[in-house]
Amino acid sequence: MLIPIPSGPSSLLPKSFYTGNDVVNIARSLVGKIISTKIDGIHTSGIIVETEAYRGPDDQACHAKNDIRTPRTEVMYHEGGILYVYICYGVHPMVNIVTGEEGNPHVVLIRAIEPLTGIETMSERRGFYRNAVGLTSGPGKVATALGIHRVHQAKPVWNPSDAIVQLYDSGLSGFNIVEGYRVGMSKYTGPCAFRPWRFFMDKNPFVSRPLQVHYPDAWNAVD
DNA sequence: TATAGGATAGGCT
DNA sequence: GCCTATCCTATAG
Repeated sequence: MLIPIPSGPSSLLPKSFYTGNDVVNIARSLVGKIISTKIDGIHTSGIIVETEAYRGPDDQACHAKNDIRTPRTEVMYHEGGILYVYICYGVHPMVNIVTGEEGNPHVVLIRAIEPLTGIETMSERRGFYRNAVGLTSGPGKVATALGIHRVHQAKPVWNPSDAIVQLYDSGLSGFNIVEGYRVGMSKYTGPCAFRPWRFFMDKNPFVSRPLQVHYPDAWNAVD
């Protein structure tokens, strides 16, 4: 089940990885990278297999749509390379990586990972689960399994001396990336729901759900 | 296998 | 007051 990672040293992604490109390109290139956490001295990690780009202010699916700048969205406006953690439905934390230069509210949502290390710990954090795939096959699951919560808001992910959250190049290659509509859109999102800003590793069982081919026509219009 | 509903809280109109 | 970048369980087929 596990992806074979090429041996040899894996390299920490530098800060420039997050600031020197557009959020959509970064979301695509994060598929196949490694996200790791060291929380309470325990190391967990996984291969990123699914991401989404959120590109405010001109993206109605983004929390910073129309440049809504509030205490919640403030972190998104920071320089890229830090965490944005958001609680969805009052229950589930979601792991996002801020990208771009300061002032651009751009983030990448980590939607699914394939577990690599610390699987026992991830299982404990998640509680009982029906099968191995259910461990990290969704954004809320990913945050819980990795132990990321709102206390980690604005944490840098590129700092060699801060191992709380880090992203690495895996050296993994030979996989295909599928792109499609983002998950969880509604008619209130408007035309932005149809931007192909979701990326996932083809045929990977940890991807949260099948490719969304189209949304109902009703979503094109808001009442 | 597919679908429906509840949990749960904070942000925004 | 309504919506939300979700997850889990129960129930029906």
